[in-house]
Amino acid sequence: MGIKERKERQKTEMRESILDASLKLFTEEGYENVTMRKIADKIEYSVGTLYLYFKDKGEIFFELHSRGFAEFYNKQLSIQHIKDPIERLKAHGEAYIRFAMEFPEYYDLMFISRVPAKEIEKFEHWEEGERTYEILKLNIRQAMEAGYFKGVDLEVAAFSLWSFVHGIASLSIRGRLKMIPEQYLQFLISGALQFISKLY
Amino acid sequence: MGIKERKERQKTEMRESILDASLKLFTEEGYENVTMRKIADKIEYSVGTLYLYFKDKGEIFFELHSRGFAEFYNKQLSIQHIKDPIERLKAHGEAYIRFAMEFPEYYDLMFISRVPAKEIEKFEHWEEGERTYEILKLNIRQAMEAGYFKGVDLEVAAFSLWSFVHGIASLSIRGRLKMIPEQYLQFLISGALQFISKLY
Amino acid sequence: MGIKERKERQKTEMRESILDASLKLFTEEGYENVTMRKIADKIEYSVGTLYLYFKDKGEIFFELHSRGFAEFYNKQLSIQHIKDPIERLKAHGEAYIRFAMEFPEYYDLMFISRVPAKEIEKFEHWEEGERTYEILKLNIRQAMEAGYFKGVDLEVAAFSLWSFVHGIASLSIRGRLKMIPEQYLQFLISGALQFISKLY
Amino acid sequence: MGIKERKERQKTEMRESILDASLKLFTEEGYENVTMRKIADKIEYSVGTLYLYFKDKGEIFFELHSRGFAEFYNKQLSIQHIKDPIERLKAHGEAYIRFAMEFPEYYDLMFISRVPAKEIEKFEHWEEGERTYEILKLNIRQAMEAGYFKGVDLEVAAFSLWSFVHGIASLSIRGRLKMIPEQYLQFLISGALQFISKLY
DNA sequence: CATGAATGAGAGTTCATTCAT
DNA sequence: GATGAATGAACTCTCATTCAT
Repeated sequence: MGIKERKERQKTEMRESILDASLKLFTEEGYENVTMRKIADKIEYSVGTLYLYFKDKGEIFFELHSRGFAEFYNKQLSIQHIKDPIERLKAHGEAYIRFAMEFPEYYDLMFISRVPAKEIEKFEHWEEGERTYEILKLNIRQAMEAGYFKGVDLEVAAFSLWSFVHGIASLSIRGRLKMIPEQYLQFLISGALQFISKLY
Repeated sequence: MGIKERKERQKTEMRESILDASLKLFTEEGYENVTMRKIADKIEYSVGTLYLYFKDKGEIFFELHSRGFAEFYNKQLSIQHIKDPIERLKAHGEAYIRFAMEFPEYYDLMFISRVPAKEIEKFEHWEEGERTYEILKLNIRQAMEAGYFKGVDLEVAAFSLWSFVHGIASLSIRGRLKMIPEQYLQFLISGALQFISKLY
Repeated sequence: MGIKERKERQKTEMRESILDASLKLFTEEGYENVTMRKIADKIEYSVGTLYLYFKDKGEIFFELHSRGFAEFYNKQLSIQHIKDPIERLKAHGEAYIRFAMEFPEYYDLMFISRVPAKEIEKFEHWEEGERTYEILKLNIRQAMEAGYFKGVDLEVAAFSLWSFVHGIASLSIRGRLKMIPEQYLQFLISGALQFISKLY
Repeated sequence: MGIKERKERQKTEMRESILDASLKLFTEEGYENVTMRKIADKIEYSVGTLYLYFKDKGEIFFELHSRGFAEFYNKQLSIQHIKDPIERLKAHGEAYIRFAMEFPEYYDLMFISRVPAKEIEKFEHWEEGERTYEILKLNIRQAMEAGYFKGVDLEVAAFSLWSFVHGIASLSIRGRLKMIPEQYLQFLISGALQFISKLY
């Protein structure tokens, strides 16, 4: 039995290592420039080996997608301990942006990249997406109960806040803010987060 | 003389038809998945024919990009006659979203799609992009002069508003709102635009 | 009748103009870089027009070939008036080299380029080649009769002299002497011609 | 261990087989008419396979070129043991011609074929060419020291002899002597070599 | 389990040639 | 007679995927 488990574990480790390499390559060179050969080179295995752990390139892509959501979910949870609903909401937005900046390729994969039609069925994984969206709504609802967001529809507020942070993240990740110097961009982003918090 | 003109027109029509087909494909499949062959197939011509009208694949991409910005700029101008700065600003946001919904292909190309590194140099055409951004800032400045946006940095306000509408547009175009019924999405969007206008 | 003749003449002029343009292009850009489009552009006619005057690209190539031989033959004749057989022979060699240097592309076409298998039948035009070779032999024979080339076979002598000048011409034309400075090459060539004349 | 070696050997054999096929094609059809597809067809492998063994078409061409020069250099060395400088010089000429006749493909590639401009930079390998030329000059110099070639410039003599043998080789290889019966050609060539030796 | 050799399909691009006008 | 639009076949090169070893 121990053998079985060790094999299991080794299998998992290999998958992890492949996924890590892929993610790095996605980040360094962009999705379309990642080839199976490059991934194999990075982990110093042969190309064929990749196919022992993943059905095809799409599965790697998809697995990363899932891992992205898991990571994302954790990031969100990490601010849920904050008591004050408004503070929590602010932290929520910051965490969102931070995730996007730290893992731009995850973010890209999860919220920007065109999802191949054939993959879309598997999107039970949006479950994971929605789970996170539920947290946002929970936070807003609690802020409402604390007297904020007067006269605003919950769904509208959630949608608005999500759009807002996603706008910032996606403009940045897809290079539409390249002309803004790094320093100043930081200022703009925190300015924007503060600005939006006036809505609460 | 009529002959010359007819030929001219036919040439133009052909270019249009190629651009149309390409735009659709770009949207459906993403830049990197659009091949010259697919474009040719779509218009039912041979591949070589494309090269009679465009120097290479990049030129098609680039032309579409330019047209998108031109169209976009016009849409923005069309609301500049509105006197009241706040009304104008609201109309501005609506026009932005409307453009994205009416021409999702253009919008995608202009603000979402990953631009191949080698094409990026030509992006003097971001001039066109910036020209539009200037309009936004002008509108905000005039609103400020009319007493709105108290204590807010102009650049921060502009960046925020842009991020906000871009967030809505890009989530929608890239299918992250598919689970929301069309009707309700309309409600959410106008709700969001109204919500944000509280910031003014 | 005059009409017929004029048309004939115009047809000839057009062919000439195409051949001229082609030869220039061959020289400027090398055989493999000459396209029908470039020829057409050079004479400022459309591509299709070329096919009204020549069956295909090969025919242009072949016609140039023939013109080359004609030109070549003339060059040879031009020194036949020299009385002294040895002087004539020297002049012959010089004329040969001069032709090659003046019309490297003709020379290339005639004596170096790979002759497409399918064209080889048409090589009645080697008649023209052989006609020239006959002149060489005639000159040698007369030198022999004047007491030179003692104990040498006529055919061997002719073959040797031809090989010699062809060697110089072809090494130069195909760029195998690029490392030799122009000036010094001139010196070498005339030196070589003088050197060889010791054999007479 | 034996496995490793066998694989090594197979890899080498494959390269050889590709080079062989390419060499034949270069000779039959000329550099510009040799396509990767034709090479692949000849060895009955897919096109992609070629790229497992060679970076690109140029590398195949270049490798052949180098091999040709290596072979050539060896052939030259093999007569350097001859003591008598005149005998050695004669043998040199014969060896040159023999190389050309035995390996017309190599000879063509090395001394006749039009070299694509972009490849020409790599021609540090003309080092190998020049190394051979130095041997020729050495032989002539020693003949001079032994009292031959009175009053002749060394460079001129070397250039002349090279031109002479190259003339013979290239006329033959490029089919300009097709009308001469094989037997008689042999006679002409040895006759010519003897004839030229009168110059010594 | 891992490999490396091989492939087929497909990418962008060029060009000689044809043909309706 | 001349055109310009169109084509089909060819080019070099890349890559995800398979499979015998």
